[in-house]
Amino acid sequence: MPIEPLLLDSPELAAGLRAPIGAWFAANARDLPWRGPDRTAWGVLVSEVMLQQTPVVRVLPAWTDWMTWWPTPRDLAAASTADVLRAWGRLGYPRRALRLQECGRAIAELHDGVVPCDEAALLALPGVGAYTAAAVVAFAYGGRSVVLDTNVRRVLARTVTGTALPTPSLTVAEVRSAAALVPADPAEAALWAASSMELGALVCTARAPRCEACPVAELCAWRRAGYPVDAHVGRRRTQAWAGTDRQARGRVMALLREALEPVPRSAVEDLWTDRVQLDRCLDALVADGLAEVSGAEDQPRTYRLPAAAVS
DNA sequence: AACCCGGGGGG
DNA sequence: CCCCCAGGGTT
Repeated sequence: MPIEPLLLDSPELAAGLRAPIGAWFAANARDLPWRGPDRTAWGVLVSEVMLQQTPVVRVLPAWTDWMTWWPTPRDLAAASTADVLRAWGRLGYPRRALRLQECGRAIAELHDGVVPCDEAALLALPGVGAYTAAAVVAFAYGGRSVVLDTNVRRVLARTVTGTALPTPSLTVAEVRSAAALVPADPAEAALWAASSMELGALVCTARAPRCEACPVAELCAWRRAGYPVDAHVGRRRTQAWAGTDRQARGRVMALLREALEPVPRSAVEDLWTDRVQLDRCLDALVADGLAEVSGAEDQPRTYRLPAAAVS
């Protein structure tokens, strides 16, 4: 039996991937709290925002606490922003926490406290982009959408395109190709979204893929081609960390989160030697709504987390 | 399209 | 020590 070349966007390829990956998912899916029969759309949305650039293992405890304190969008809308930022903890990118609270307010005011099931309405919410909107449609409501995160992109790059990794940025052609693989039936589409993403997270990993455990290893274009190396190797420059504004901001936020009283400027200055950079970061944090300054011109300034919501 | 935005864990 | 992680917003 000769090996047939894989045809992009072909129904045969779609079915060949979907059935085995769906079956694999049924047996191997992680038991995550935002899945499960008692899940809420709000819980799914919260998990998706937290999972933007933060690994599952770190999200788990934060999500559990968060849902205990603010089980509905209205609960979060009414919360103190300082409490929200403290609950966010060290998940990183704390502006996501602000957007999530704004999102809770928008849902309360515009959608009667109910997370929308319409993708366009979701996309209009603060902090919700193309991925998160599609994910809520699929995972919260079992609807049909094109869920294309870093995991799915990698799975498709390997199985369909035959490259080790997807391109650094999402392309229009890639979205179209992924959309063509999504089954018409909403329930099957939702299963495809969940299973292809889970395969990328557990088996078809970026660093050391476990092809021996992959349900579609025999179909995989990358494997068939002999695992060619990434075309973009060496071109992916990792973001600097030491000495950056992001590190400085992170230190300030960590200090403010742990403080029970407004922090005197002297304590903030102890965090960072470059005074110009520190002031730039403090101004930016205030402008972002992540910090507040108090104290008159002739008095020592203090810094703290925002007590109330921004606007 | 390019850049900015945290933080930590695993190879 | 490098790389990656269920991205989004701004310019």
